[in-house]
Amino acid sequence: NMVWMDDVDDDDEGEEDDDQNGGGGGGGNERQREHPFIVTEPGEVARGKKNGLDYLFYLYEQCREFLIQVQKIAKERGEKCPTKVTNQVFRYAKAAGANYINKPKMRHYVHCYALHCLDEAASIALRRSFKERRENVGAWRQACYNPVVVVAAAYGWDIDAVFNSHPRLSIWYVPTKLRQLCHVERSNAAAAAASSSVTGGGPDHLSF
Amino acid sequence: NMVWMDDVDDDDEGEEDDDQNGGGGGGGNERQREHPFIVTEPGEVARGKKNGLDYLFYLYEQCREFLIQVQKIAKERGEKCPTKVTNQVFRYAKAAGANYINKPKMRHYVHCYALHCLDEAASIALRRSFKERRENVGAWRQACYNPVVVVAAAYGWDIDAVFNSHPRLSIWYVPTKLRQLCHVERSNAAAAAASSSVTGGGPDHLSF
DNA sequence: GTTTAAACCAATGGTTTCAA
DNA sequence: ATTTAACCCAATGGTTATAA
Repeated sequence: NMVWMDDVDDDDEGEEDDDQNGGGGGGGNERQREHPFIVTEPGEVARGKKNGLDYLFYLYEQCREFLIQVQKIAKERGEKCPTKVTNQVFRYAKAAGANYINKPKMRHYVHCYALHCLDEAASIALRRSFKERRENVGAWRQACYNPVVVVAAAYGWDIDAVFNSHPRLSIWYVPTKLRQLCHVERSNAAAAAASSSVTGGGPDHLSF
Repeated sequence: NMVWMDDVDDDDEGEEDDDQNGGGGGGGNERQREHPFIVTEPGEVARGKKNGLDYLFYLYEQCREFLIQVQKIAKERGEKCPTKVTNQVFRYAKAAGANYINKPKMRHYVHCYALHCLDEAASIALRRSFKERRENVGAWRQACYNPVVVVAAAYGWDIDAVFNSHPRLSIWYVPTKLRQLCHVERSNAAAAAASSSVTGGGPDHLSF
């Protein structure tokens, strides 16, 4: 179904003179860490020793494929079948040679991937805006929280329902911070509604 | 919705002269363990220091109500919301005074409750039969496995699908042994099918 | 012996620390 | 600023060993 890049390295071809991200175990056998992410627009190739956000989101798709593999094996063996990306899936990914996938990284950016899934237009706009302003990845990551909360508002701030509504997102645990933000926002909205019903109309009245 | 027995003790009124299961902290403060289960038919009152199977199944309903409470509280607080009867639910039950509920016991009889949910007629027939033969609870419990596997056969031996198909059952983890039995049975069926296709007709032919 | 339930265990989700 | 192995932690699902 999906096209798979063959082995350890799936970086785009770069233009820098020194060794690229790619190459696997070829010459130097020296690559130790992934290149840092930079804020890129969709389709944009990250130059230099950097990775773009398309690559980040692709890692989530890869994890999904690994989960599907793990599920298939579990069903064959009649064992318990995970519904989420668990430690077991991360271990499987490592064993399959995907050393560039690890739990802390994937958990770190889950809410960014969520925005990408839930509101692609908003996600793209945010990427363009932060790229233009030359913001770093950390700033972009922080900025991804609120748009997801806005999406959640339409679900009564039930962030679990939001995640479950999307098949590619439902396999990821809801990050604690995102859950807390939704809770706070719901409380605020409830307080605002109560206050307006005191100062003005009740729930059945227009207050202007 | 459901009628709740008021406090710690929900035993039926007994006829024995010595102290009954019930009474809570009344006089002796001496009750340490639940009375053992005996095989009873539906509606039958267990005499003596025994509990009947209606009571066993009622404990599962109680756990479900405790789960619903825990879920309600979690949603209010914006915390993670369990979908199954977890350690947290057992702890909540204890804290709510239901000392007679504990994890090992509930896990021990899950497949018996499953049969009760999935095929009440078969469950009742089995209870009557084992009561008649004066079998002990352990023997009845063992005998509950196979009828559940038979139900699972109709779901391609996918026991998770079986549990999930029933709202009261879906909140319980599938016991490992039951999962293994279904796996073995599926393998046997597959082997039989393969063998019959060698000796006789293929899947599209009648082999008799 | 049978049955109950406390106690235990490895592995989990989640996070922090720290080196590169 | 960013990555990620390593670590820690409480709490989990699951089971065993014990007690009654």
